[in-house]
Amino acid sequence: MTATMPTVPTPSNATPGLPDPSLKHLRTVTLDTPAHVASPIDTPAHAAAPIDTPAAADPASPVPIGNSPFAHMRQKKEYQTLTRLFESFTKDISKSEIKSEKAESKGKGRSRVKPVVDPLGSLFQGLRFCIPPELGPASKHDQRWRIIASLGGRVTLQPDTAITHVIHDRSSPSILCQQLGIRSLTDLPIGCICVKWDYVARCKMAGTILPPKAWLSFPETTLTRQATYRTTTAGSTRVSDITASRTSSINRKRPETASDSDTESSKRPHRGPGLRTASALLSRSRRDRQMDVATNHTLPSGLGWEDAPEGEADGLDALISGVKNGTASDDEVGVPNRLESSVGREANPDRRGDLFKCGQAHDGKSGKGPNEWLASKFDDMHTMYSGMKGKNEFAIRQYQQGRALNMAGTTDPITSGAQAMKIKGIGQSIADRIDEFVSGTKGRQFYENTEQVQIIAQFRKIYGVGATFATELYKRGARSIDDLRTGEYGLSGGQAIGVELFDDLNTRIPRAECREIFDLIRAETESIDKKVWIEIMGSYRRGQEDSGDVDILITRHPEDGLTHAGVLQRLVSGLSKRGIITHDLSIPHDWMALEAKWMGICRLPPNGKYRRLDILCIPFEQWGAALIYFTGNEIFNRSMRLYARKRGYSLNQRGLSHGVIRGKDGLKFTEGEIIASRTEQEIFDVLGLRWRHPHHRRP
DNA sequence: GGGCCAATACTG
DNA sequence: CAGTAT
DNA sequence: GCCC
Repeated sequence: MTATMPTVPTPSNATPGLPDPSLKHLRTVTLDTPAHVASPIDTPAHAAAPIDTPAAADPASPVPIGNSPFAHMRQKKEYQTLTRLFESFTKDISKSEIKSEKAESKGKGRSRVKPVVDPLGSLFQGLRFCIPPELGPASKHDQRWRIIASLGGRVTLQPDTAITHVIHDRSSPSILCQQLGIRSLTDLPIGCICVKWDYVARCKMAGTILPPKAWLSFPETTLTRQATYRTTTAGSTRVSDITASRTSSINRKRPETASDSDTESSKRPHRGPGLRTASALLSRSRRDRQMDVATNHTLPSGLGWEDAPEGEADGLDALISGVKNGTASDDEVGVPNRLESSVGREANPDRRGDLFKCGQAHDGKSGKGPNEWLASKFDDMHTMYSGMKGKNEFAIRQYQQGRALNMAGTTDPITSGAQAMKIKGIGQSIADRIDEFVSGTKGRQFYENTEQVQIIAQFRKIYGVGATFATELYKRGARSIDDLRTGEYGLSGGQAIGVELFDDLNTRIPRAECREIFDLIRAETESIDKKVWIEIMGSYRRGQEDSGDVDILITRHPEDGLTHAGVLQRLVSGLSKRGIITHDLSIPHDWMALEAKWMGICRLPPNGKYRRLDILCIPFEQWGAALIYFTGNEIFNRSMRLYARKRGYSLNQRGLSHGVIRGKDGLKFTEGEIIASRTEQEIFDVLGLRWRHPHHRRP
């Protein structure tokens, strides 16, 4: 994460950064030093001849130089002292956590390794304090860290997207920024507040989380990040939100990785004085940017994770929600997902959502916005239309925009179509539908959602059945999935499997099960070749609670002249033998190719549900592009490609190309040449976009 | 009115 | 090639 | 269907 920390111990083989399953009991331990960042993985270093990208050349593009919170510390000695101290601190913490976990599991009382560190204190549970390093007695720091830890809080030396508080006593934004290694306080995550140490002390004394107002580091007005203060002082503070929600998410620990923070807030034009020369800093930051992040297996929770930091919207955000023109100038204006409605938040038609039990979890997406009910109605409409043949595909897609009604940032309940039209992507037609929904009158959805439509929509859920064949089936007289089991409808192999396993395949896969499946496959893969990189992709990598399928990506560093060619075949046959893979849906053209795809069905032995499984092999140089591609989500990918195209690039599964020339019909005239593909970071950089944590790659 | 992401793989 | 999939 |  940060440039100046000790080298990240990256395993040199397998997939670096993935927790060793055998260390299960350790996985919950949180260590906040960069040395223990959950999973940064080295990327193809051999191919790392730094391409001189436009991003680096163009002064308007961000030049991440890494946030070194130690940049201001001129004395190397002090830096070392502090980091050493912090490491020993985190070690103590983890020890005491393990201890206490054991104690708890044995049913014995609480035990303490060190009296000063009582992780069972819960006052600050879920809070994360950034204490920027300062010159001066290290003992003071140590003391503060332990106090926070004793109250159940987390401590970091450097800012990340998950911090909730920054401790700062000097009332100087510029000094603080320097200490944090950020450009402005705007770079801090939404909802993070800067408070004086005294605030912590007072909270401890009071035994409760106090309103921070009296202990803010800066007067509210001085702040560049207005939102910070607004959200924290007005109405319910985020802090109290955490406090309130604590019970519900009690066993979801904060993820230890904040490895996205460096990249997310690293747009920084200035180069602070530091231990290194500017050029050293730069090259170091380049190295940082060569890092990628493996999947976080710990679910995100807490501040900074629930929502993408909106303050850091870039051109891509604009595209994501609007699919609009992403020119640099209208980027800032172009992110008004938030309604500036003045409508009161009392009586809204959402109430009826309860009657329809729409709020209930069915797809794992918690409807946290105020418009979940409406949004789900548009999900329905989208499903409905996507089964219909002859409808304009793009028109259908627009209904997905209904999701925008409930996106983060849309804070007010929508009570009318006119109100919703302020959101980009919502036009007259959608607005009319909204009015129909909120008024309860029978509208298009009511009349068009006939039995036929519903049945066809049902057929469409069968793997291998699209709108065309679903319609055909209906025409032939089929009315239910069971009808199709009679075998008189001429199903293809894949479709037959889709029908046979219909129920299982249409059941979401809990995250834990994805993980188990992945662990099995990874173990099998490593028994074939320990040096293969294997990663789980898709919605799992985006941090979702459940997934529709399991996507696995495989490659191998060719440093020793070997490749992963042939691994796929051995893998699939091995897993088949073990009964983990049960069906093939499609097999690769060439099993020995570096680029190969297998699709099929697997299950956890002996009697797990049947699950869709995709295993993809890709050439090593394409790792980054493939990560982006297979991580998605779909909207994100579309947006990013559109964005790339508008700047004269072309992005696909294999890489980012420059110099692609298209005819009017959109057909490629020339292939262009791939200029970035090894790491995600590279690709984002060339496009001048901040790298996004997978968890934030959703609309 | 034209464009809306991209490119390829497999099945039958 | 059309359809479906990624 | 929506946005230029």
